[in-house]
Amino acid sequence: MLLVNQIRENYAGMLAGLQKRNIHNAANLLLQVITLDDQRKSTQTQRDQLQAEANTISKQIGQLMKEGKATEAIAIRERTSEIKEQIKTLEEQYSKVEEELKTLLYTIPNVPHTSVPAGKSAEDNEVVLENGATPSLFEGKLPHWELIKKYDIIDFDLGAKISGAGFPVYKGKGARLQRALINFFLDEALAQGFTEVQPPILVNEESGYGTGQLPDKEGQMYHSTADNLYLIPTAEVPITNLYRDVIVSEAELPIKNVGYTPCFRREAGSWGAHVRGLNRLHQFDKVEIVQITHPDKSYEALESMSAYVQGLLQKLELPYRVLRLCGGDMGFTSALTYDMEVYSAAQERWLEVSSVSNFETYQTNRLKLRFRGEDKKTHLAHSLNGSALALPRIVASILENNQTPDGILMPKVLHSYLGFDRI
RNA sequence: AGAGAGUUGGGUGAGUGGCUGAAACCAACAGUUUGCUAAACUGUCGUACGGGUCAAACUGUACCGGGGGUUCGAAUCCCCCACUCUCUGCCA
Repeated sequence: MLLVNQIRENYAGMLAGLQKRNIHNAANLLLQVITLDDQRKSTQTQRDQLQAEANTISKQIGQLMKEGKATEAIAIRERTSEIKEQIKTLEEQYSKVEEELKTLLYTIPNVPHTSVPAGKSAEDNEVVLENGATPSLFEGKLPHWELIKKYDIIDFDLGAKISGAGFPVYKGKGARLQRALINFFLDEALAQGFTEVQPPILVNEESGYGTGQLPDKEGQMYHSTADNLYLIPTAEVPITNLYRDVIVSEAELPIKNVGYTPCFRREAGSWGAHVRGLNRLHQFDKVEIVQITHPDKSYEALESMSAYVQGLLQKLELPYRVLRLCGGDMGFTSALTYDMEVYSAAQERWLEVSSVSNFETYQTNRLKLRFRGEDKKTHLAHSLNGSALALPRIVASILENNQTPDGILMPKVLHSYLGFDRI
């Protein structure tokens, strides 16, 4: 969530940023934040003063009791009941205001970086770079949902039988391709200095709040109500929450973690013709990279993460482009997001395979993820993450782009991981 | 899952109603001493939110797993929850 002090100090800048997200009542929201925070402060001041008085009286009573002056002690004690009443009232007021403030802050998304273009939807995203020729395929090319049947490598019907729609079963070379990609992605990240972690894929409510999935997007997550645990929609949730309530030393930054996990998304109501096959699933595999950085270094880190992801796509020999998302298309918690899209030659469309974002302090403020600076004080760190990469659409585009009448050719970089060079 | 024991500052660990935001030791940091290292000595050494200040100094409140309660006053007593350990059971 946003920092109230930042809103106070840079009201105009934050307002302009939020307007890029098409939040029409942004001015009103920010003013409300400041008003509530003012109320919070003045209530706290009053409460603290009364509490201080009560504490003094209590000490006096203790002193008098010790001296055996019970009568005097009882006399002062009577005065405390009035103070206690007032404190109770102020206490209630304080929690109410604080709660209102928090709830309000939860509804305000992150302020976009100055480089983020204004815009309403995906149409307005800015294409930063295009790399690789889009292949033109032979007559009789097939979309991946046909290819997977032809070669019997991914089976949606079987998955539907044991789970439901959107839960494919990977078989034979299809399963081995998945495993090869996961290993490839992890090895590449390790070589870039990321530390591998294997987090739980069920997380508690607090973790959901920490990274911003809760309270607004609970409908997107599978929820085990008996235990109040959520299946993760992305490894970002457990990996970033590893550092919840942590104060690291400045020397430890940047923290770079990579993790492979399955991801689960309910994606309620978002099905249609354009999300056939592997394009959208309830369960899929993803390798995620997460960085915790010094605030001065986060945009540098974002660029390097973007370059890293592009390197993966180049090694996989996939044509891709990089988009800078516009205000209207950016995620709630992000300040700047690059989407990487791969061209899928049979579907003749771009598929999003990675999203790399800088959240600045939006997540770390909720997480209370701080570092101790050279000034010995604590400061909020910046958090970033990116998919590197999400498997299904990578698989889809490998299958589609590399199909030949004689089989599907695997990218060279995967041969040693796969143990075969074509399907 | 059942029974029992626990959860205190970066670590170990005192502390059963007021003098405890919390002993002591260790670690860390700064300094003194020292030819260097080591040792010794001195000092500093939690977080958050307020007030105060240009910034400090200074100052108020809260926090001893989390939440609630009793009390003039709670780390200390009571209740609920979470987690950890031991034993029993079950299990990859």
